[in-house]
Amino acid sequence: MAATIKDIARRTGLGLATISKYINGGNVLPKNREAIEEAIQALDFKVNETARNLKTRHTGYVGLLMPALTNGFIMEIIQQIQLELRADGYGTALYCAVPGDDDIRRRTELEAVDFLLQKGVDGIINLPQNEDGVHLQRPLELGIPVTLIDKQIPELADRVSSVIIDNVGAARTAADELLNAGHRNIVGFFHGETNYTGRRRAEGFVDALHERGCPVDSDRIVFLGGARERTSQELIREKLRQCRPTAVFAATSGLTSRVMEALEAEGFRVPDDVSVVGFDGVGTENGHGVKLYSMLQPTAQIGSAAARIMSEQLRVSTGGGVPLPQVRTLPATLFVGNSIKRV
Amino acid sequence: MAATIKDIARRTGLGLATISKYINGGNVLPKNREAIEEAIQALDFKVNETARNLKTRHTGYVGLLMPALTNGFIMEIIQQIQLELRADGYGTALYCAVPGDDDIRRRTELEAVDFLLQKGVDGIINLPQNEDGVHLQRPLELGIPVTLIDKQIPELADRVSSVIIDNVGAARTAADELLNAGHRNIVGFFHGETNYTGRRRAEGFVDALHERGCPVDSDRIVFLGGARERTSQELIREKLRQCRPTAVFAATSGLTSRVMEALEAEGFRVPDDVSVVGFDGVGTENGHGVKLYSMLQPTAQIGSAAARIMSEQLRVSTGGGVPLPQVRTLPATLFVGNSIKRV
DNA sequence: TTTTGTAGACGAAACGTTTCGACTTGTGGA
DNA sequence: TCCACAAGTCGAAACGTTTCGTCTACAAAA
Repeated sequence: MAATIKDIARRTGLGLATISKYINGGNVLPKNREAIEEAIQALDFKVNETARNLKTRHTGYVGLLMPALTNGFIMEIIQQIQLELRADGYGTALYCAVPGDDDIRRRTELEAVDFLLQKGVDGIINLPQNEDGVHLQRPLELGIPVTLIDKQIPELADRVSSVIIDNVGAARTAADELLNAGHRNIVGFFHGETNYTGRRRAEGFVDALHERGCPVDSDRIVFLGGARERTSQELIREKLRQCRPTAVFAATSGLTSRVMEALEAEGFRVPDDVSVVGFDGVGTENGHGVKLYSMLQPTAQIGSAAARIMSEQLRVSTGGGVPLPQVRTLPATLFVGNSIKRV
Repeated sequence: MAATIKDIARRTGLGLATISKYINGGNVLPKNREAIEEAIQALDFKVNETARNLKTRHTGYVGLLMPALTNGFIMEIIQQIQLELRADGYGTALYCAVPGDDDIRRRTELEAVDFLLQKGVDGIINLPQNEDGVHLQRPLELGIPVTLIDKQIPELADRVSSVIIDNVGAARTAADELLNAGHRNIVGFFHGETNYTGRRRAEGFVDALHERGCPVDSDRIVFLGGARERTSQELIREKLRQCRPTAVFAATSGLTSRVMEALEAEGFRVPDDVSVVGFDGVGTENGHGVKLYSMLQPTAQIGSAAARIMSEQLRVSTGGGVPLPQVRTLPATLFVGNSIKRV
């Protein structure tokens, strides 16, 4: 059906090896080059990637292993990654986990890796759920490069690259903003004590309080673990009733939504009763009314960096060079809304 | 390195053909079956998909060709599609176009198809930008099944399946809701006169007005073509000043955001000055204040239907059966907010 | 016992590349 | 004129499957 390298060879009278060499950018005599190009045109030849893959043991796909597509943050990163991978000729094999609690997400991530491995991806870009990196053992054994997004895995620090944001700094900025406005009764909501970003952001939050000599009350550092939405909603409201904060910081897009719901349910008005800083741009675009202060992650840059690191690792694993694991830390920026009131 | 079918053959003393047959679900003698299973376990054999693909001329990937990931609607559909394709053993090769005006989007869609074809996808699920379907000619010639989302392409009606929502009905529902509240001065904003969904939704909108004997003023049916965001924002504001509507319908998620911005900029309060029905859930989740009425598309069902139709078409193109192009129409539902005021 | 039928096993040839080692050609230096 | 060498070319053997046609072995029918 479709023309093969053999057809080109026949038509030009050249050998297979020569055609192959030309296709892969090798040197051929000018007159042969012309003949080959003519034949390729005439026969509408396209190299059969599958056959090539069989020989080269590559597939030209990078697996993109992500949690469920539940927020704009992930979406923008995916958009950028597939864009840049494509520019390097790679396809993007998307694997988004099912939504669910932490435990489910961790388990499905293991299946995910199996699936991608079976499909034969050349590399994996991953926003990990298993923070110990168990799911990455096999790919690494097989020599498949892995790039992490959003989190670092200490156990794997010498073998995988990471693209993260300055979580400590981001939380610190958020807290500072509230402290500067005179708030002292601030509650911070964080995602999971066992969660990398959760911990780091809490760390930054506490740092900021300390620096300002604001007493740190462990009651006001709230970790919403792998709890179900229903339950965590309850916990937030309880905490609000208990502390009656004048300001809150929500360290996650999901938490921002839930905190806003809880505030409304408890009758807090923003910013009159309580000032708010959220995350990832949730609530910054209300046509009317309150626009939340928010810590924005540079999604395009994150995706871009991840794709570039992956490309590099793939080039390395084909050719020479040293595959140093890199850690790329990018700053978050503060979106200035109108959800903070001076006191 | 990794075990191959040959290793299994050697270990069991059986022929290659027998192993292959077993792997593909054929019948083998019980004692052989056991031997093979033992060997597979022992050698940790995994079939090499690439080699298989070379023979079978399939890749096990479905191309998912989408516009830029700019809204939750697309995101949820993608999530569902990749989930269900995976359940059938297919990988999802994601291709999201770059954002841009209509013209750019159309052009990049052509490149997109080339890319996916070169990667050798077995089928393409597409939310089309080229409404005449030019970009799908080649895949169809090559016998690669195509399933459309969100739009139909009349020229290709006998060759591709579509999963759409009842756009006419959705717009009618929205309009009815406003009419029922007593509004007569209603402006509808639609996306592009050359745009399938835009036209259908306008149609439903007009129908509803007609049915209620509400005079239809072409000034109040506004199509925002391929215009840039900046410009369309200007047009919306101008239209608001000119018509001073008591109600507006925004027939798209993007338009909903822009209309809300424009309303705010022009000093309209919702719902006191103007009632609003939007689309795709934009503005339905504000923690505080207005929750927009919105027409919600059943994203999970759309994705699910598209994946299932694709699977079916792929099974057909391998085995027997009739590949009738199907059109699946799903209903949109009304989200009840508080953005409508009776007059 | 012979014949017929059938389920299962088998070897070999593909699928379309890449790559290795050997071969050819032409150039410049001795 | 001859030799050495580099640049290009070539055929053949892989890569790991699937599949076709043939063959074997055994059971049932005659």
